[in-house]
Amino acid sequence: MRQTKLFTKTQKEAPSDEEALNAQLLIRAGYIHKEMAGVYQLLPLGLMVVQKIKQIVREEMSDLGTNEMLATSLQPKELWQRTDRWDDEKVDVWFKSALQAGGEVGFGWSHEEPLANMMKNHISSYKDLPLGIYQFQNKLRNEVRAKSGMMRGREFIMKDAYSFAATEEQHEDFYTRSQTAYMNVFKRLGIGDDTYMTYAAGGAFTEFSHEFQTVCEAGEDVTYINKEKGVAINEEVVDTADLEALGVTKDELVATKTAEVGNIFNFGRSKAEEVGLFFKDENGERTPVWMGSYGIGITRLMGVLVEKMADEKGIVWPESVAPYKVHLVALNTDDQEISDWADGVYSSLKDQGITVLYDDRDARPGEKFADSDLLGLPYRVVVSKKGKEAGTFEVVTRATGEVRNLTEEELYADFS
RNA sequence: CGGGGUGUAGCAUAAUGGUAGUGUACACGGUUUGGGACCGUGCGGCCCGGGUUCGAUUCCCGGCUCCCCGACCA
Repeated sequence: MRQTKLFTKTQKEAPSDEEALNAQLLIRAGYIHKEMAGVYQLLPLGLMVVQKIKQIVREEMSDLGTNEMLATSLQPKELWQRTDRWDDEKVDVWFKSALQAGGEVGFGWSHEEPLANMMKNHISSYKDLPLGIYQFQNKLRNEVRAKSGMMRGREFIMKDAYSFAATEEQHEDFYTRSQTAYMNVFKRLGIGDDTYMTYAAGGAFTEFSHEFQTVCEAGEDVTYINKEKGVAINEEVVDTADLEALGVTKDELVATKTAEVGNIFNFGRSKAEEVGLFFKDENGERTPVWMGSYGIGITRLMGVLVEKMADEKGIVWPESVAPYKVHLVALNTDDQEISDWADGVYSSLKDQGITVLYDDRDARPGEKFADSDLLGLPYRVVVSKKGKEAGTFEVVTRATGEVRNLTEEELYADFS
């Protein structure tokens, strides 16, 4: 991608109505646009980051043997009334709207009811189980207070998955494997070491659940962590009985600010019973399905990655989610020879399957470097008159600041 | 939802009861060219509704917006 073809522009100053670092940097660098409190549009670069995160999640979910689908945002009132969760007293984040034709619809803040209901058309025998489905959805939640940029919004992208099983063994097998899949996702995003599966209090329909909490100053939660033993507990359930079961004492745990990047819930069979999702077992017995639900906050992860990895110069993306691997920065472009050379390097890198953002703008070096740091792509390759004379490129690793001067051959070898 | 703040140009800011200045961005010209360089010219603005007043961006009332703290977070 040539930067002259990129419509977004960087800003030197952060907007005064954003205090959160993630929003400040993402807006300054042109990854997102704030539409209203807690609602951000994804600009081209921001969308690419989200697609990268989604792809990692998709691969891990696929390994679990689940199918991707896409549910609707509009949801029928009647379905939620059946499980007694339409009432604003019961669920306080509903967005609702009247239908002109009469009646009301809700905007999806979660999808377990509709998808469990849908599955009545597809699950009728134990032979149909176990199975899992997942999707990437814009969740709409009428939060009383949106805050912290991408961390808590009213509209955000979430991966949600639902498992359906015939037996407790099948159910637990999926639940356990999903824990591994989740940790794989966080490892690939570069936050594996800082992400803990915590024991948390259950939601309205669960006996127990787990949260995935990433150490992050900008997070909203406090998690009690023992790094050595790898134990982490949500604040709300720290009591002596729990601690004993986990083999830790209270003073071995350190209260740490964290952000919840994922969660998994065990519904047992209660959800299916409520919704009316039954199957026939081997004996022809009508039996409720075991269900679980599994979420990962995609756009929140984008915010967490910025919060954790950015430095004073700007964003630092892990290579796994960076919109491009290489930022090719051409200096002295008024010199036709340099400009042609840079064009050639751009083509060659692309030919080798390396994703590259090419700063072909007619701008001064200082501005280009500042923008490059702000954008946070993993490697910066500088093409300049100076380099031309020496026959090398300056290659800077964004995360470490390491500078290397490589010849064209070394450059291609390095990235291949 | 309780509390505290905020609102002036695309962005960041200043002053003011007599219609607003600066930086940046943008346009044009010139000097520059390895860390947001400089000079000149130009375009562009007072959240909304009421009230007080000869006159309101400014003062008063109401609303809305956005931010922060708390509560909430399936």
